[in-house]
Amino acid sequence: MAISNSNNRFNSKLTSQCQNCSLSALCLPIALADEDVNRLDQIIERKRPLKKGEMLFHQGEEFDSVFAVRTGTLKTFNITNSGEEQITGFYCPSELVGLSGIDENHYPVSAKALETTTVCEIPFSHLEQLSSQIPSLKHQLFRLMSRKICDDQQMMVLLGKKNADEKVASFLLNLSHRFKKRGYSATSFRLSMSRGEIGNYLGLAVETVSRVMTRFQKNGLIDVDGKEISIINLPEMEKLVGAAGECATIEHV
Amino acid sequence: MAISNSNNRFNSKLTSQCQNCSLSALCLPIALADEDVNRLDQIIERKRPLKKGEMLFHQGEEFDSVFAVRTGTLKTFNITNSGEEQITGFYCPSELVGLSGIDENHYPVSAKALETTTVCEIPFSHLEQLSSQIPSLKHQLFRLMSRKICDDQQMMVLLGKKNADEKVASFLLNLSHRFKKRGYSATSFRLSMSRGEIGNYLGLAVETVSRVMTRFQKNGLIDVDGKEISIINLPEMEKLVGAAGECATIEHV
DNA sequence: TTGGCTTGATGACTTAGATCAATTATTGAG
DNA sequence: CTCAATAATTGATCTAAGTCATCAAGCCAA
Repeated sequence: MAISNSNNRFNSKLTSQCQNCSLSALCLPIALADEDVNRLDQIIERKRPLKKGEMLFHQGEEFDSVFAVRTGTLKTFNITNSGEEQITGFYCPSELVGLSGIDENHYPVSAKALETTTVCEIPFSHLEQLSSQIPSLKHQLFRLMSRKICDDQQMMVLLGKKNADEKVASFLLNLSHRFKKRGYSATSFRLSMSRGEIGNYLGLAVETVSRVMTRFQKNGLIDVDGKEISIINLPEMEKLVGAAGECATIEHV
Repeated sequence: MAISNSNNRFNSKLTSQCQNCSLSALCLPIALADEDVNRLDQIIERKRPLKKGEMLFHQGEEFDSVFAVRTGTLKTFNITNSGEEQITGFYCPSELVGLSGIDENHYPVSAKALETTTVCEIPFSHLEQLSSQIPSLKHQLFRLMSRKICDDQQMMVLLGKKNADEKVASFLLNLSHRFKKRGYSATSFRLSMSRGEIGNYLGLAVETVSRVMTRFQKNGLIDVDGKEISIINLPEMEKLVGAAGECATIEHV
């Protein structure tokens, strides 16, 4: 747990990297002056990689940082009163985890690595201070939180109104969009989560996820090989999902 | 639509009221210096009341303000591709609507009054500027957005994992908490939304909402008289819901 | 390489909640 | 106040998806 490096960074080679990080355009999609990126960079701690199954933080723990995923994938989840896990989100590189902890100063969810995962730790109090000095950073933070609200509400629509086919199709297309945004193939990718985790997230039984995917494959919509997914008929998939798999129906950049 | 009053306020008697507003402790639950409250007050516009059914803003419209509900109730909703309405939230006095518009600079949802409703309009650009000068206001904003994320995720759990009884019970207790927080009875209140709207919000058919409420009444959990609800057996209701009807399982104040 | 363990696929059956249909309350416009 | 329109309740089916059970396929440890 303790990071041996005295300056509290995982590896000195990893310091001062926001400038070079291929994710910064997503993680910081704003024109920060070099000097400002540097200041942000100063407060960020790169942590040692988490192994599959390791926890980043636990539900109820005191909140002090948000985390940007650099590589790998995380899931966040609640343990419900009946003891079952409810997954509330999956986090891919460039995405920020932990924002829900700000309000109560405790994380309301746990975060666990689905595979070997590295994150940048951003102490929130520092980030908040810095945001006072860099208005564009503050605005970026508001935007990120607003987007999260937006995305979660789309998820609410999905859970409340969509049937199993639409849920699975939405899920796959949502991942596709996220891969594409990071410069990967939008049509061919590997699922880092199990069928069980997909079902849990989508409010479906494992068997249903499995059946839907099999049927999608039979109908030539996708090709499934274990965790490897290829989207064969993207237009048809999009038709299935209906309009907005993303936050707004209108695309603004 | 246009506000006749030249200073763009509904009524001069309504200006400079944050200090007096009974909601400010909820709307601004922070120790703002008098002077700071004044500055916030300056940027707020009190609008003329909305009549039942009137829109506050439309999905797709340009975002420029968030709104604090003063009296009445609002709902926010999406129109899905298939043309049906999906309600994403209900907003009671002291609650803030419109935060999801920050990201894309357009409201991703529409907001409509469920009854005669008054709101304070808070131009976001001003609020953001002001938040640079008043750190506690900035922090409060982060907290509000974080809480919204938290609440929405609880809603996702509700939609994904709960059965009809649990959904309806959660909904009623959630309202109960919100009324209580504003100093009203936690056990006796009037629903400003129709059964149809409740069902839409909870991912249930109207008939199911109706049946569940009837059954709750038969079992002595609640008393229903049209839109008037009394919670008779609060402990049993809470048991039904399970643990967290609120954001975190742990209550911090 | 084997054998235990987890994950995924598939079939048979059950069920919670949707849908359809009919009836009774409420509401509100004139 | 009256009557049409709308909302809510209630009952009778129907169905999408859950549950249970079994089997196949990876996958790692020894």
